[in-house]
Amino acid sequence: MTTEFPAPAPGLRARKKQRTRDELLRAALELFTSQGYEETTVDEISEAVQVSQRTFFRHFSSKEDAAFRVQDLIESHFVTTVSGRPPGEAPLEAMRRAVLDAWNTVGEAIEALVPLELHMRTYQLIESTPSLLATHMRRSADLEEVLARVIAEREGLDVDEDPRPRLVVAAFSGVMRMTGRRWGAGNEATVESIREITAAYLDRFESALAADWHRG
Amino acid sequence: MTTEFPAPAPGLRARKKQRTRDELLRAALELFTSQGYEETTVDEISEAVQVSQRTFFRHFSSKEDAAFRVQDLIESHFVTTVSGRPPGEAPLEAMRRAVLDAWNTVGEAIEALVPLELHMRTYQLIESTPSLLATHMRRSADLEEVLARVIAEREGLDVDEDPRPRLVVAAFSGVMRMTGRRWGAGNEATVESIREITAAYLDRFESALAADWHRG
DNA sequence: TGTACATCAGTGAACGCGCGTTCACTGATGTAC
DNA sequence: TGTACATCAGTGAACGCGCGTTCACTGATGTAC
Repeated sequence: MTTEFPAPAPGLRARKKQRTRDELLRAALELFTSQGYEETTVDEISEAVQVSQRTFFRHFSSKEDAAFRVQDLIESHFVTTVSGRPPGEAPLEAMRRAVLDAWNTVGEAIEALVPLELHMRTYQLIESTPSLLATHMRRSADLEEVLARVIAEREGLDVDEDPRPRLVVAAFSGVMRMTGRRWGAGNEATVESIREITAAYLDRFESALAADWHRG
Repeated sequence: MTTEFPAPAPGLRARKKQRTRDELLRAALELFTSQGYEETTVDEISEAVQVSQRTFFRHFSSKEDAAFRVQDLIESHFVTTVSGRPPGEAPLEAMRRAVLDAWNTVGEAIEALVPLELHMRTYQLIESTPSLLATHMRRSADLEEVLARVIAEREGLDVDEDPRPRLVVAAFSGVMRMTGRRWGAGNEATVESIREITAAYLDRFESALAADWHRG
């Protein structure tokens, strides 16, 4: 964050630019979710906003970039939340609380970009479109590396010396991806339902790793 | 497996077909690993085997299909190995032993398709090529679903009723993907080294989930 | 063993497609004086 | 307040590219009798 206070008021030109970007993003997500990602061409998106295809690529480096713009926001929100957990918490506990917390607070930030409901439908689309799911998972691998470093720092460890930060993050992320997938397989496209599934899965996580499932 | 004994001896035509397929696969992997996946066109692969592009697509549904052909084999080998673990073992333990076991025995099966060393280089390529890594991870999500069902069956559970099979598989797979990534980041492209990393990470897995890292 | 027919791997050339890039440009907005 | 110049979002048209598909075909291999 190198932002200054007070933030420089954006001029008319900058606001126009932002408006075009917002309109493109929204049109893209509307088209993706209503007719499918592969079925939507960049030309269609541009046309919906009355702008040239060239302009689309000025704002988004690729068609996928548009599909993941909101995810970018959510992921950095989550990382920030984890960083902010009190240092006394164990790594797993800190991540658990951070993810539940993040789902409570991220809605507002999303709304600044697109309607929350549109994003939730987009997330479902990502989970059900092979090429988007693939990219989503690769991105989550990148996120894991960031998280591992955050956890290592909290614990005062070197991420390349001690495997535990990466390990706990890998296991946690595995469970998070699973909740995303299970949520996407259902048809309750709401923040509440994904938060619910997340909480339920995290509650049973430790017991799932126990040696004996048929006792206790 | 619906194969019959004795397996029907393939005729000359079938053997020729198989040979073309083998040559295409090998040429593809050689080209991918030596000059990069994106940098290799299907035309180049076909040309290397003196065959028309049309013939390539008769054997492989896509360029990616060729890149993952050996992975298909390895994954089904692993699933089989998990299925074969004694029912007394706890889920996590069964998967842990299966994966280490699988790395010991899968080499021979791979050699039937391509030289082992070529496959290991291909695996490193997958880990370091964004589009291939993305597909690799999506595939591993599919594998997780299969594994969860295997584990559920071992324990006599319904995978849609009890979240634990999917949870333990998600955590385990998360760790496996992490080992693959760490292995790919190094430069020891051997089965021994990946088996070593896998063993080391699995050994520290439970301690990484512990509440307090700074005691014991 | 020979003949007639069926199968099917491989041919070769052409094509559709949409992503992302390139180019020289226009005109509104911003800034310096 | 006005003039001159700089910036930069957006234009529009054209293109390169390689994947994967389509077509009607050839000729070797397999099979029936």
